Amino acid sequence: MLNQAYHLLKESNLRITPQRKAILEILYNCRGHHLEAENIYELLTATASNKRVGLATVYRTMELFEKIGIVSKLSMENSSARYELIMYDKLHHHLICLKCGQLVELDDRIAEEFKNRILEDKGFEVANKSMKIYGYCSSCKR
Amino acid sequence: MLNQAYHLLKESNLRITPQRKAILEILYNCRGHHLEAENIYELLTATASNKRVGLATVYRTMELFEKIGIVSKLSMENSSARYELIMYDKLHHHLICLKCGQLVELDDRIAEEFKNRILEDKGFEVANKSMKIYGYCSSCKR
DNA sequence: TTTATTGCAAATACTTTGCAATACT
DNA sequence: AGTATTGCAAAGTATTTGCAATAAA
Repeated sequence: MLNQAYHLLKESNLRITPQRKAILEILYNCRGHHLEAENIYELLTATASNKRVGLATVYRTMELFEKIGIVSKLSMENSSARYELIMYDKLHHHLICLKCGQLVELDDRIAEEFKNRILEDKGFEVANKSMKIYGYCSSCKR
Repeated sequence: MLNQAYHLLKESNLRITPQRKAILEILYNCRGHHLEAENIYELLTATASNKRVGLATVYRTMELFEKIGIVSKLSMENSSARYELIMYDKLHHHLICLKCGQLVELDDRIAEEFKNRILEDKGFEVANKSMKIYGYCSSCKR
């Protein structure tokens, strides 16, 4: 899993630094969660084994990881963006609860169907993992 | 159309100020477009007939208008939010082109169908006018 | 008159950038 | 050795807020 990431870095002449390793590890350990840059930063400094890593480095690294396709970024309406390691078996879209902020993953089959309908109708090609659908989750809706 | 807005303001004990009138007029004249606060601000100062209106007032007014339901806010990934007057015959969702930034309106019937599928599947209730779907418009996709 | 609203400037929140120092390869 | 990367602090962008002045009701 992480080996693939190292491979992708090398392929692009990007260096494997302790910071990048540490961030990758955090992303992997938190897979399934959606972390803010700040969260990653805190986890980095909490880990005694690591020397100080700057928040700017976290942002730079996330941008880089997004670019080489190992992380997906989820921009939120009213708070910081969240990041997650892309698991290649699962390129999901998200349902976001306006009340509690919970992220629910949208069923891939439903998404696929919808994307095709849009493509037919408007010739618009929906990007992968990009849909963010706001509303109320089953516990928060009245 | 705008009378209804005035009515809603009065109903909530909110005052009808020249600034609010001017902003409403701009929104109405630009209906169909999606304006940034900055755009509205520029249009306000361009109109010779109006005295200076602060950008903060534009933001405050948009927040207010959104709250009383006459404006819908569209938060963008990498730029300022855009606002538009809600036309009650048309509560649409949006397709946003990642390349050129163009906003395309999503067909209501397709949206409705999709919302129902999500509700069935996850019990998640999609909010009105809230879907922002990123991808590539017919001219930008390769 | 009373209190909502305004403009301005300062503050905030999140993210990006310049730069000299550091460390991969 | 050569250059990508880092940390830090400063800058940037979009938006919000405090406050005294103004104006709608």
